[in-house]
Amino acid sequence: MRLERGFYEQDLLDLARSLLGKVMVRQLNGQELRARIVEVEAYHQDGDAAAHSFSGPTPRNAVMFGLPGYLYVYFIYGMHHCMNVVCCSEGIGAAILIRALEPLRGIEQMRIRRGARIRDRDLTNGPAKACAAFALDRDQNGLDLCTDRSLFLVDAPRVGVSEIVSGPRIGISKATALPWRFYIRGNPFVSKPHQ
DNA sequence: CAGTCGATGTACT
DNA sequence: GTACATCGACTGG
Repeated sequence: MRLERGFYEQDLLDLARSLLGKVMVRQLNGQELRARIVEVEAYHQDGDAAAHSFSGPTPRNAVMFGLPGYLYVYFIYGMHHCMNVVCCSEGIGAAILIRALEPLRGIEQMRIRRGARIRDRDLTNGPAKACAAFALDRDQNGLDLCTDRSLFLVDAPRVGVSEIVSGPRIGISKATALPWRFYIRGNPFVSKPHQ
Protein backbone atom coordinates (compact mmCIF):
# COMPACT_ATOMS: atom_id res chain seq x y z
CA MET A 1 0.00 0.00 0.00
CA ARG A 2 1.12 3.53 -0.79
CA LEU A 3 3.13 5.36 1.84
CA GLU A 4 1.29 8.40 3.19
CA ARG A 5 2.34 11.87 4.27
CA GLY A 6 3.09 10.85 7.82
CA PHE A 7 5.79 8.45 6.68
CA TYR A 8 7.74 11.29 5.09
CA GLU A 9 7.39 13.54 8.12
CA GLN A 10 10.02 11.55 10.00
CA ASP A 11 13.31 13.14 10.99
CA LEU A 12 16.07 13.06 8.40
CA LEU A 13 18.10 10.03 9.46
CA ASP A 14 15.03 8.07 10.59
CA LEU A 15 13.52 8.47 7.15
CA ALA A 16 16.81 7.60 5.46
CA ARG A 17 16.85 4.23 7.22
CA SER A 18 13.09 3.74 6.85
CA LEU A 19 13.27 4.19 3.09
CA LEU A 20 15.59 1.20 2.64
CA GLY A 21 13.55 -1.75 1.40
CA LYS A 22 10.56 0.35 0.32
CA VAL A 23 9.35 -0.14 -3.25
CA MET A 24 9.21 2.59 -5.87
CA VAL A 25 6.38 2.19 -8.40
CA ARG A 26 6.27 3.96 -11.76
CA GLN A 27 3.24 3.85 -14.06
CA LEU A 28 4.38 4.64 -17.58
CA ASN A 29 2.57 4.10 -20.87
CA GLY A 30 0.39 1.42 -19.34
CA GLN A 31 3.42 -0.43 -18.03
CA GLU A 32 4.46 -0.71 -14.41
CA LEU A 33 8.03 -0.46 -13.15
CA ARG A 34 8.93 -1.58 -9.64
CA ALA A 35 12.20 -1.42 -7.76
CA ARG A 36 13.36 -1.65 -4.17
CA ILE A 37 15.32 1.17 -2.55
CA VAL A 38 18.71 -0.21 -1.49
CA GLU A 39 20.87 2.91 -1.04
CA VAL A 40 20.16 6.49 0.05
CA GLU A 41 21.91 9.63 1.31
CA ALA A 42 20.61 12.30 3.68
CA TYR A 43 20.95 16.06 3.13
CA HIS A 44 19.94 18.80 5.54
CA GLN A 45 20.03 22.58 5.47
CA ASP A 46 21.23 22.71 9.07
CA GLY A 47 24.98 22.29 9.24
CA ASP A 48 25.33 20.32 6.01
CA ALA A 49 27.33 22.35 3.50
CA ALA A 50 26.87 19.64 0.86
CA ALA A 51 23.10 20.11 0.75
CA HIS A 52 21.55 22.16 -2.04
CA SER A 53 19.41 23.78 0.65
CA PHE A 54 22.38 24.83 2.79
CA SER A 55 22.35 28.50 1.77
CA GLY A 56 18.58 28.85 1.84
CA PRO A 57 15.81 28.66 -0.76
CA THR A 58 16.48 29.33 -4.46
CA PRO A 59 14.38 28.58 -7.53
CA ARG A 60 16.19 25.28 -8.01
CA ASN A 61 15.90 23.92 -4.47
CA ALA A 62 12.44 25.34 -3.66
CA VAL A 63 10.88 21.89 -3.52
CA MET A 64 13.25 20.91 -0.70
CA PHE A 65 11.61 23.57 1.44
CA GLY A 66 8.10 22.38 0.61
CA LEU A 67 5.97 19.52 1.89
CA PRO A 68 7.45 16.18 2.92
CA GLY A 69 6.66 13.47 0.39
CA TYR A 70 7.39 15.67 -2.62
CA LEU A 71 9.99 14.66 -5.18
CA TYR A 72 12.99 16.95 -5.73
CA VAL A 73 14.67 16.24 -9.06
CA TYR A 74 17.70 18.20 -10.22
CA PHE A 75 19.92 18.26 -13.30
CA ILE A 76 23.63 17.67 -12.80
CA TYR A 77 26.88 17.40 -14.79
CA GLY A 78 25.16 18.64 -17.92
CA MET A 79 23.45 15.33 -18.64
CA HIS A 80 22.16 13.54 -15.55
CA HIS A 81 19.28 13.77 -13.10
CA CYS A 82 19.05 12.81 -9.43
CA MET A 83 15.94 12.34 -7.33
CA ASN A 84 15.30 13.10 -3.67
CA VAL A 85 12.40 12.63 -1.30
CA VAL A 86 11.61 15.69 0.82
CA CYS A 87 11.28 14.93 4.53
CA CYS A 88 10.78 16.37 8.03
CA SER A 89 8.31 19.24 7.63
CA GLU A 90 7.64 22.23 5.42
CA GLY A 91 10.36 24.88 5.48
CA ILE A 92 13.14 22.67 6.85
CA GLY A 93 15.12 22.02 3.68
CA ALA A 94 15.91 18.34 4.19
CA ALA A 95 15.70 15.48 1.71
CA ILE A 96 16.88 11.97 0.98
CA LEU A 97 18.74 11.22 -2.24
CA ILE A 98 17.77 7.90 -3.82
CA ARG A 99 21.13 6.45 -4.85
CA ALA A 100 20.31 2.91 -5.95
CA LEU A 101 17.40 0.58 -6.62
CA GLU A 102 16.99 -3.16 -7.02
CA PRO A 103 14.83 -3.77 -10.12
CA LEU A 104 11.79 -5.97 -9.45
CA ARG A 105 9.42 -5.52 -12.36
CA GLY A 106 9.47 -3.93 -15.81
CA ILE A 107 13.14 -4.75 -16.25
CA GLU A 108 12.85 -4.89 -20.03
CA GLN A 109 11.26 -1.42 -19.99
CA MET A 110 14.19 -0.17 -17.92
CA ARG A 111 16.61 -1.72 -20.39
CA ILE A 112 14.96 0.21 -23.22
CA ARG A 113 15.88 3.46 -21.46
CA ARG A 114 19.28 2.38 -20.12
CA GLY A 115 20.56 0.38 -23.06
CA ALA A 116 19.79 -3.04 -24.51
CA ARG A 117 23.05 -4.63 -23.39
CA ILE A 118 23.09 -3.35 -19.80
CA ARG A 119 23.28 -6.06 -17.13
CA ASP A 120 20.46 -6.14 -14.59
CA ARG A 121 22.80 -5.06 -11.82
CA ASP A 122 23.82 -1.94 -13.76
CA LEU A 123 20.31 -0.73 -14.58
CA THR A 124 19.73 1.29 -11.41
CA ASN A 125 22.89 1.13 -9.28
CA GLY A 126 23.49 4.88 -9.16
CA PRO A 127 21.35 8.01 -8.70
CA ALA A 128 21.38 9.06 -12.35
CA LYS A 129 20.94 5.48 -13.56
CA ALA A 130 17.85 5.08 -11.37
CA CYS A 131 16.35 8.29 -12.75
CA ALA A 132 17.02 7.22 -16.33
CA ALA A 133 15.56 3.74 -15.81
CA PHE A 134 12.44 5.26 -14.24
CA ALA A 135 12.17 8.03 -16.86
CA LEU A 136 12.45 10.82 -14.32
CA ASP A 137 13.72 14.30 -15.14
CA ARG A 138 12.90 17.90 -14.26
CA ASP A 139 9.33 17.36 -15.44
CA GLN A 140 8.83 15.28 -12.29
CA ASN A 141 10.37 17.87 -9.96
CA GLY A 142 7.76 18.87 -7.39
CA LEU A 143 5.64 15.76 -7.89
CA ASP A 144 3.75 14.58 -4.76
CA LEU A 145 4.49 10.94 -4.00
CA CYS A 146 1.43 10.86 -1.74
CA THR A 147 -1.06 11.65 -4.52
CA ASP A 148 0.60 11.23 -7.92
CA ARG A 149 -0.75 8.44 -10.11
CA SER A 150 2.47 7.81 -12.05
CA LEU A 151 5.04 7.63 -9.22
CA PHE A 152 4.80 6.62 -5.57
CA LEU A 153 6.28 4.39 -2.90
CA VAL A 154 4.63 1.34 -1.38
CA ASP A 155 5.30 -0.14 2.01
CA ALA A 156 7.56 -3.13 2.58
CA PRO A 157 9.07 -4.77 5.65
CA ARG A 158 11.65 -2.70 7.50
CA VAL A 159 15.28 -3.55 6.88
CA GLY A 160 16.89 -4.69 10.12
CA VAL A 161 19.35 -2.38 11.83
CA SER A 162 22.10 -4.99 11.52
CA GLU A 163 21.65 -5.03 7.75
CA ILE A 164 22.08 -1.28 7.33
CA VAL A 165 25.55 0.11 6.66
CA SER A 166 26.29 3.83 7.03
CA GLY A 167 29.28 5.77 5.83
CA PRO A 168 30.46 8.92 4.05
CA ARG A 169 28.41 10.22 1.17
CA ILE A 170 29.62 9.74 -2.40
CA GLY A 171 30.78 12.38 -4.85
CA ILE A 172 30.72 15.44 -2.59
CA SER A 173 33.52 17.77 -1.53
CA LYS A 174 31.94 19.47 1.49
CA ALA A 175 30.78 18.04 4.82
CA THR A 176 32.54 14.81 3.94
CA ALA A 177 32.73 13.68 7.56
CA LEU A 178 28.99 13.15 7.94
CA PRO A 179 28.20 9.39 7.72
CA TRP A 180 24.88 10.00 6.00
CA ARG A 181 25.01 7.38 3.28
CA PHE A 182 22.93 4.29 4.12
CA TYR A 183 22.69 1.06 2.18
CA ILE A 184 21.63 -2.56 2.59
CA ARG A 185 24.60 -4.71 3.52
CA GLY A 186 25.67 -7.08 0.76
CA ASN A 187 23.01 -5.97 -1.71
CA PRO A 188 24.42 -6.37 -5.25
CA PHE A 189 22.55 -3.34 -6.59
CA VAL A 190 24.29 -0.79 -4.35
CA SER A 191 26.34 1.75 -6.33
CA LYS A 192 29.64 1.26 -4.50
CA PRO A 193 29.47 -1.92 -2.39
CA HIS A 194 32.90 -1.69 -0.79
CA GLN A 195 34.41 0.80 1.67
C1' DC B 1 40.85 -5.25 -11.42
C1' DA B 2 41.96 0.20 -10.55
C1' DG B 3 42.63 4.70 -11.99
C1' DT B 4 41.83 8.63 -15.20
C1' DC B 5 39.17 11.60 -17.92
C1' DG B 6 35.79 13.77 -21.23
C1' DA B 7 31.01 14.94 -21.91
C1' DT B 8 27.73 18.57 -21.24
C1' DG B 9 24.05 22.33 -19.03
C1' DT B 10 23.11 25.28 -15.38
C1' DA B 11 23.32 27.51 -10.84
C1' DC B 12 25.76 30.49 -8.47
C1' DT B 13 30.16 33.40 -7.15
C1' DG C 1 34.47 31.60 -14.67
C1' DT C 2 33.89 27.42 -11.69
C1' DA C 3 31.85 23.69 -9.51
C1' DC C 4 28.89 20.15 -9.83
C1' DA C 5 24.94 14.66 -4.76
C1' DT C 6 27.59 11.18 -12.43
C1' DC C 7 28.47 7.88 -15.95
C1' DG C 8 30.88 5.17 -19.21
C1' DA C 9 34.82 4.65 -22.10
C1' DC C 10 39.29 4.10 -21.93
C1' DT C 11 43.92 3.00 -20.16
C1' DG C 12 47.54 0.04 -17.91
C1' DG C 13 48.78 -3.88 -14.98
